[in-house]
Amino acid sequence: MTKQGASGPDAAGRRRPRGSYPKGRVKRAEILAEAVRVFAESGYRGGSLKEIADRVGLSQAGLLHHFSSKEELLAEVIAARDAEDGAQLFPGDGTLRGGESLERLAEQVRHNVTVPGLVQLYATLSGEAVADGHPAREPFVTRYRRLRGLLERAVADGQRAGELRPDLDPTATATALIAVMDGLQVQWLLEPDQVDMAQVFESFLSLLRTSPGGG
Amino acid sequence: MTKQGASGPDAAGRRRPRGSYPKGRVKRAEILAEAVRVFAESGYRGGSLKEIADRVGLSQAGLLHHFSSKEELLAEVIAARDAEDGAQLFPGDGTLRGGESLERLAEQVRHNVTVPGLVQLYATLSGEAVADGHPAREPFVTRYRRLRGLLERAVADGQRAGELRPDLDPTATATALIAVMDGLQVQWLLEPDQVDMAQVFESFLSLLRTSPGGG
DNA sequence: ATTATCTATAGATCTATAGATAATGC
DNA sequence: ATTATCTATAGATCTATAGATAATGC
Repeated sequence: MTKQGASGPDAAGRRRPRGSYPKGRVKRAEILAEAVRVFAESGYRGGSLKEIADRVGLSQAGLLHHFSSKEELLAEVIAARDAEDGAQLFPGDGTLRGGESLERLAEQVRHNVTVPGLVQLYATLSGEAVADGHPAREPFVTRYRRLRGLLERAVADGQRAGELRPDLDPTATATALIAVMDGLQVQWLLEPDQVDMAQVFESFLSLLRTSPGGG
Repeated sequence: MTKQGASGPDAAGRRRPRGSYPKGRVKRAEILAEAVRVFAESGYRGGSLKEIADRVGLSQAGLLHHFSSKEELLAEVIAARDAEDGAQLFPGDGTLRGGESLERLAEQVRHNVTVPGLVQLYATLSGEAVADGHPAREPFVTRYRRLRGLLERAVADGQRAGELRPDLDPTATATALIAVMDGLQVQWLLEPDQVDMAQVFESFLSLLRTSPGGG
């Protein structure tokens, strides 16, 4: 990422919008970070701009100088999280081998235990997003579609490599992998001490692997 | 269930509340049914009493004659659904054999495909319920705890009966079963044509079963 | 007499806009 | 000059209560 918001006079020398000042960019980032917390705690519908504004020391109208609407703020929160998680899960667009992809998933689950706030953001938003017309619906549809595609290929790869059971249906397995991850998050958020996300997910993965002797 | 709301004069002959009239009881049931739809579509926070009232042809204040607060209405919606689903899943409190319990779960998943409204109610409410202080939080904690306990026993039973792989950890497996069911619902609600809940769940179950020859 | 409704309203919110003022940078 | 904020406010909601009226049943 290069310096954001910079924009000099254009070629013809006309005055053009100057872009944001450093102070503004810092505040904007603060708002984004705080929006993650508030939307995680109360959802998009339940979270208010005033609550976010208060926490970053702005008036509600002051916040709307940085994001022109609540919906835009949500869109940016989602885009930022997608970028972050995408990079974490698939560094260098999908060059991972099959079994390696699944190992990466398990790694992600272990990581999630350390960031309950982000887990809660996903659990809360995905629940809301199933509503018709919800602004997070399309992003979630896209996200799941991509993820299923990636994991479907990963499973097929793993089968070719002899790492995964050959009788697995790649599509169904991809869907199930995502389902287990998501479902675990809800149970874990409700009773962190009763649910060992990482262990349960690992157990599930071992059901998919070829047994050491067989193959 | 016997006739609701009936209550004559007490033993000492004092006048006592008469209880609801048949008309009232009918309306109350209508409200409950419509609340399921509205909370499913918009969640508890997003769903308004006025919307529910409009749909059953009452004023918002008229609705509050039947339920004294929005929170009480939610509590009754949850209690009603729990009773219904509990009966469906565990007829005669848990007398099912191990493998039979899992078959019942699969049956439930197949059934869910026919009642998207109820599936959406759960997906939406469970997402909201992870929030601190949300009125559905406790009910969901309790529900998951009970369900895990039941399935844990079912898995152990199934292992003793030789129907399920002996290397499964009953606790982890119970948690995973619930997670798959829940996670599938979200993906299915977002793209019903892309996600075959029943098939994916069945595939998962077959991973748990002992292979025909082995055991 | 009691239940079932309604209208009206108090008291909180909430988002977004208008218009003013302060801070920053060319 | 432009960005970064603020105060004030319009216009929608929302839940819950008060108090009136209509319907029902002992």
